[in-house]
Amino acid sequence: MPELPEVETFVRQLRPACVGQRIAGVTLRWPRHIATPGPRQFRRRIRGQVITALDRRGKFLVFSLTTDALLIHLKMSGDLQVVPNGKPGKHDHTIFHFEDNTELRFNDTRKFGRVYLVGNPDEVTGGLGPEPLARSFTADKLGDLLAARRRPLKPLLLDQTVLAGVGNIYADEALHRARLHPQRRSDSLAPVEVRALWRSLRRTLNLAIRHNGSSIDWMYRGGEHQNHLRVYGRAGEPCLTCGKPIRHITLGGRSTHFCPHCQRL
DNA sequence: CCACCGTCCTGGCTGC
DNA sequence: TGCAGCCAGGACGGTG
Repeated sequence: MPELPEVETFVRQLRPACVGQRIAGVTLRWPRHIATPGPRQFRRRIRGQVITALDRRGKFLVFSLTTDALLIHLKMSGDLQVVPNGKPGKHDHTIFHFEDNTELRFNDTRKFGRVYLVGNPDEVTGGLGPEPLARSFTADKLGDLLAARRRPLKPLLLDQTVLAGVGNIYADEALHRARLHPQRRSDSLAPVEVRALWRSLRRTLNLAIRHNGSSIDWMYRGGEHQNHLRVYGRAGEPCLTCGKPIRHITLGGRSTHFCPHCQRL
């Protein structure tokens, strides 16, 4: 579920409830949730640390602690909330207990999510590409990234080492806004097309953040950007630009939606 | 360098 | 109704 806009929404909503909290302990109900270090050491090392900041890098939530960094990746089905101490739900696999008797619950139906406790967040996020919404991410930078590879645009946008935070929904949305075919080779774009993609990426992500992300199916409640999607999940429905039906294909193993009329090869 | 596939998991939906 | 099969926002490792 969560891509950059959803993770950004989590960060903004959780920040007031988390920053300043001292972690009294953790409950690991499914220890494989912890990517590093081992569960025993994780428990011992995190106890007593205070959350001093909460930020986002790509699709990772990054909690700065007194001496370490706690990173959480929600993958497909992860959900986070701070609630008063209480009985955990079926899929609350990892729980951080705060000293004020509230707790941060990592609910994760499919158990794909992961938790990292490291000295330096770069140990986890070091390989990520640039943040698409950073001021330093210019159209020229995007042009360089695209020209350096010769891959179809869609899989390229999903590659977190190229660009951080874009997932399956927003890749489709940004490509449609830019009127670029998902299979278009990345090194074939004219400067004006690079600029269009750069603008559409930022517009798409910023708009989704403004809507608190997308809530699809039963996962991730709260966002309303699903009501503004232009192609994702709209196979067969009319393109909002030209009225022709949206097509659904599989590309690089991922479900892909586009308008064959607006986005030509 | 890149494409493709299986793998990690659960559960909702579809069609027989 | 029951149930097998398919599908899903992500990402990694192995193979060719």
